[in-house]
Amino acid sequence: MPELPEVEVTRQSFAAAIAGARILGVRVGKPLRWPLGCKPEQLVGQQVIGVRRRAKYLLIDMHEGLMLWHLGMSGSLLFVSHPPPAQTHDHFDLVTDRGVLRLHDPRRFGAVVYAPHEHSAVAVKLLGHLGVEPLAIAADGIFAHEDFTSEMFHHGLQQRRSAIKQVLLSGDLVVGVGNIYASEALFLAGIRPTVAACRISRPRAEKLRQAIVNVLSRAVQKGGSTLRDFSSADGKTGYFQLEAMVYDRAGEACRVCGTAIRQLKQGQRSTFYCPVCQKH
DNA sequence: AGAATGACCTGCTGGC
DNA sequence: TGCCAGCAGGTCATTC
Repeated sequence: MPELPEVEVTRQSFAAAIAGARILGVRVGKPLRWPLGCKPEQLVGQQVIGVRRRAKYLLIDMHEGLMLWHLGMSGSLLFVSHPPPAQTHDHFDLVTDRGVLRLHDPRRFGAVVYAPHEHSAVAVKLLGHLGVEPLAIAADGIFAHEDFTSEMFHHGLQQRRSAIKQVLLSGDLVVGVGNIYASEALFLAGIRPTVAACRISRPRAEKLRQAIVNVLSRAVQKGGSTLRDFSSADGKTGYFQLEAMVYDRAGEACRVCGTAIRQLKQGQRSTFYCPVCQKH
């Protein structure tokens, strides 16, 4: 489910409410992608300091250590004071004195992992290779992150021979761009998803950088995309899917030129593009 | 190192 | 109506 916008919207929906909460216990359901990495007792009594986001991970800082929460493909969170009884796919509850943070994840590609600190082995394994953040999210608006520069992006693309769509998805240049927003950003930039990354000129790389910032920030503002079942931790669904230019629109008319949107497979993932608006 | 592939897991859809 | 192949928002490990 979640790409950067959905994870960020989820973070914003419960971060303030859980900050300062005391952890009372955990309830573990079926196994998730990785084991928790500590005994539940180690979390009990700890205080939550706050919730950050790095790429598609939510980092829940505690007085001692942190937890990395990932929503995988089908995960969503719920933070409420009185949760209903756990259902089939509710696989992790963090019980606090301010409410229960519950991970609902049918496919169980998600995870909740404890790390003693941000530079511990497990945190480095999961976060260490990640590229730059595309967005800087402030009280007065959403901007391009200062690390996501035209220079670094173009230079990074020059090193890669894979198709640009694959490079965006890999997350080792810029993070947070998943399968929906990769297709959308490439449409906005007028670039074919199949073009080798190293063949993209400096001006077109800059156009793509701006398209990524544009599409991700608009999606955050729209509450993310709800394709099947996404909702944030306070239960709200997203609306960005209504603005999708190409994603999941195979055969439909391009909203700009009317040509039928095409679909292809790259690395076993679907890609959508307009053959007229997007050039090699 | 970078690139390509398989693996993890469940639920839903579309075609026969 | 029923069954089954194929598909779904992610990313790590393995292999070359």
